[in-house]
Amino acid sequence: MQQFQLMSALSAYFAEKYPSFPKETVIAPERTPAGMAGDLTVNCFRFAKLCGGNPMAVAAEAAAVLAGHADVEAAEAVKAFVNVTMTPEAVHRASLGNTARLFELGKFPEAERRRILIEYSAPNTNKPQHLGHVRNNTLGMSLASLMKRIGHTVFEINLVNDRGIHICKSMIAYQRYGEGETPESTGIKGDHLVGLYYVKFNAVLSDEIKALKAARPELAAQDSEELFLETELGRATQKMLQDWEAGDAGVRALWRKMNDWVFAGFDATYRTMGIHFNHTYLESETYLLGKDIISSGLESGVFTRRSDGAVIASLGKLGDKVVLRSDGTSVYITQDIGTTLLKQQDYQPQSMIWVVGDEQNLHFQMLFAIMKKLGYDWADDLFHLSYGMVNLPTGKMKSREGTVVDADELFAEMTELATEGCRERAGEEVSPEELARRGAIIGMGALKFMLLKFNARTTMMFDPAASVRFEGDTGPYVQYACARISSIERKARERGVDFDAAHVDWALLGKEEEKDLSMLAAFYPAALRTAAERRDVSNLVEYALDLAKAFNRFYRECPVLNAETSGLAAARLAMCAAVREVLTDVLKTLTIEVPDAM
RNA sequence: GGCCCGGUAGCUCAGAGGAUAGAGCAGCUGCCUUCUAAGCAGUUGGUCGUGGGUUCGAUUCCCGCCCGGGCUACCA
Repeated sequence: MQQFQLMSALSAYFAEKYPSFPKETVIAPERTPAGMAGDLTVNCFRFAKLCGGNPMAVAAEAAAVLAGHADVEAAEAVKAFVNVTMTPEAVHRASLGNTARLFELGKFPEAERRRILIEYSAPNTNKPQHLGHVRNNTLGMSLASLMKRIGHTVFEINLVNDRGIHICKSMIAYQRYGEGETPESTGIKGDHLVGLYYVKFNAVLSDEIKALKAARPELAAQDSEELFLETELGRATQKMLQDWEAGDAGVRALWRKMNDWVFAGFDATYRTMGIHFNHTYLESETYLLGKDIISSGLESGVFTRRSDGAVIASLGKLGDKVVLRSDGTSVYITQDIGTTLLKQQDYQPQSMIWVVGDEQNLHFQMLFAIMKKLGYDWADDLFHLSYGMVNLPTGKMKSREGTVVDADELFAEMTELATEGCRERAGEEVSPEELARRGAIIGMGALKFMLLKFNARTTMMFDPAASVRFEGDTGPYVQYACARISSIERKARERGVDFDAAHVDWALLGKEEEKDLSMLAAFYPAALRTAAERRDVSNLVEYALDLAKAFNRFYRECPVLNAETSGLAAARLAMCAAVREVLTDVLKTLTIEVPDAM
C-alpha cells in the first residue's frame, strides 16, 4: 500500500517513460529538513540510475511531474532533491486524517508475519534483580511488544537459572546463619532476603581466605576462585551441590523453600514492570538436556572426539568448542543446545531471539554455528540481541562491592518522585490512590524510556541524578503531551465542543505547525518498520520525542478551544485526538503507559 | 597476541554513502490574568580519535595506528 498518492503517480510516470524503471519500484520520500521549504523530499540519488539519467536531471523532471499533481502546491528541485510542498488536505489525508489506515500501514503484510520466540531476563535465584536486569527486561519486553505490533506472533520466554554452585552459596549461608528467618518473619521481600545470604556468604568466604593466606603465605598470590576448595566453606558448598544433584531430601527441601521466596520476589518485580512470560523454563529441569544430541552428532560426524576424550565441535574461524567433557558431563553450551531444541519443539518458532549481554557474543556465535552444523533448517534465523553493560558515574556495578542499583528500590524511588510531582500539580480533589497510580505510570515510564533511548549495543552510563529529572528528552515529556491533549478533551466536553469524524474539514489545518505535526505522524509506519527490521526500538523512542515536540509547538501556536471559528476548533480537536492515538500507540509499543493527567 | 564493540558539542547520547552533523542536559536571554511552565522561543558550544585509500560526494565504506571496554575455560 503506497501511503502518498503523489509518490505512486511519480513511480507510474517513470515506469511509463523508462523501461529500466521497474513498475513495482516504491520511491520512499523523506522528511524535508528543517529550515527548507517543503513537506516531503524526494532524494533522486537513490533511483536516478533506474531512469538512466544523472540525479540532477531526474530531480528536475520529477519536480515538473510533481508540480502538476493535484496534491502539490509547489515542487522545487534543489540539486538532486525535490522538495514538495503539499496541500494541507493531502498531508492530513495521508496521516492524521485517517489513523486507522496509518496504523494498518505500520503492520507487515500477512505473508511476512512470523512466529518469533524471544527469551529474556534469565535471572539467577540467588539475589534480587538489579539495573542490569532491568535493561535486559526492558529491551526484551519492548522488542516483544514491537514484534506483536508489527503483526508477528510472539512467545516471551524466561529461563531461570535456579541451580548450581552460586545458588548453593546463599543456601549454605542461610543454613548456617539464617536462624530460621523467612520473608514473613523479617518483612523482607524473598529475593532480597536470599540475596542478603549471598552477600553473607561472600563476606565469610573472604574472611576465611584472608585467614588462609595468613596461615599459608605461599598462597598469597592466588585469587579467591583458585582457593575456593581450599576453604572449609567452599568445600561445604561443593558438597551441597553434589548432594543436590544426588537428590538429597534435606538439600532439595531447603532449595525449594528458598527458590520459592525468590520466585515470589521476582513475580513482584515483573508485575511492576508489566512483564508476562508465556512460559518460564527452569534450568533445574533443563540442565541435563543436550547430551543425546551430542551423541547422535558424534555418530553423524558433526562432532568429533578429541584424543583426551572430550567431544568437540570444530567451528572454523571460531575455533574448537568442547561440547562434552572427557568425563562425559555437560558444559554450558551442551545445555543451551538442548534448550534451543526444546523451545523449538514447544513453540515451532520461525525465528528465535536471545536478549543477553554482549559478554556472551562468542558463546552465541558458537551456539548458532553448532545449530547450523546440526543441519536444522531454522538455524539461520537465530539472533542474539546483544546489549552493553550499564555503568554508573562511580564506575561499574559490582554485586560483591555493593555498588549495584537494586531494581525494586529504583522503581520505588522513580515512582515516589513522580507521585510527588503529581501531588504538587494536582488539586485537592485528586485522591492519594490516583496520585500513586499516575506516579507509577510516570516513574516507570521515565525509567523504561531512558533505558530504551540508547542503542542496545552501547555500554550506557546511568546517572541516578539525571534519571529522576522528568524534563527534556524523557518519557514524561511524551506522556505530558498526551496529558495536555486529554485536558483539552475534558475541557471540550465541558464546553460542549465536539467534532464529527466524518465531517472534519482537514483543509482548514494549513498552518506550518499543523502540517509539520501531521507530516511527522505520517512517518510512524516507517519508524515501526525500521525498528522491527533492525530489532531495535531506540529509533521509536526518538520518534516519540519528535512527535511530542511537534505537538508542543502546535499547542503553543494553535489554540484549539479558542480557535477563530467553530469549524477550526473541531478540526484541531480531531487532530489532537489523532495525535493522542499515535503517541499512545508508540508508547504502548515501548510498553509505557499513558496517564490521563499529570 | 587474536576476535568483537565503541571513540561525534563541557556531559549523556542520536545520525550509518548524499543538501548547512542533531537532541537533551549544563550555560546565557526571554515567555505563566489565554487549552497543564514535567512546557515554549532564542542563543553559546564541533578539524565527527588519528593517518591514508575508494567515490561526483565519507562522520558513514576499506586499510593502518592510538585510546577505552568486552571476550578469548573440560565456568555459567
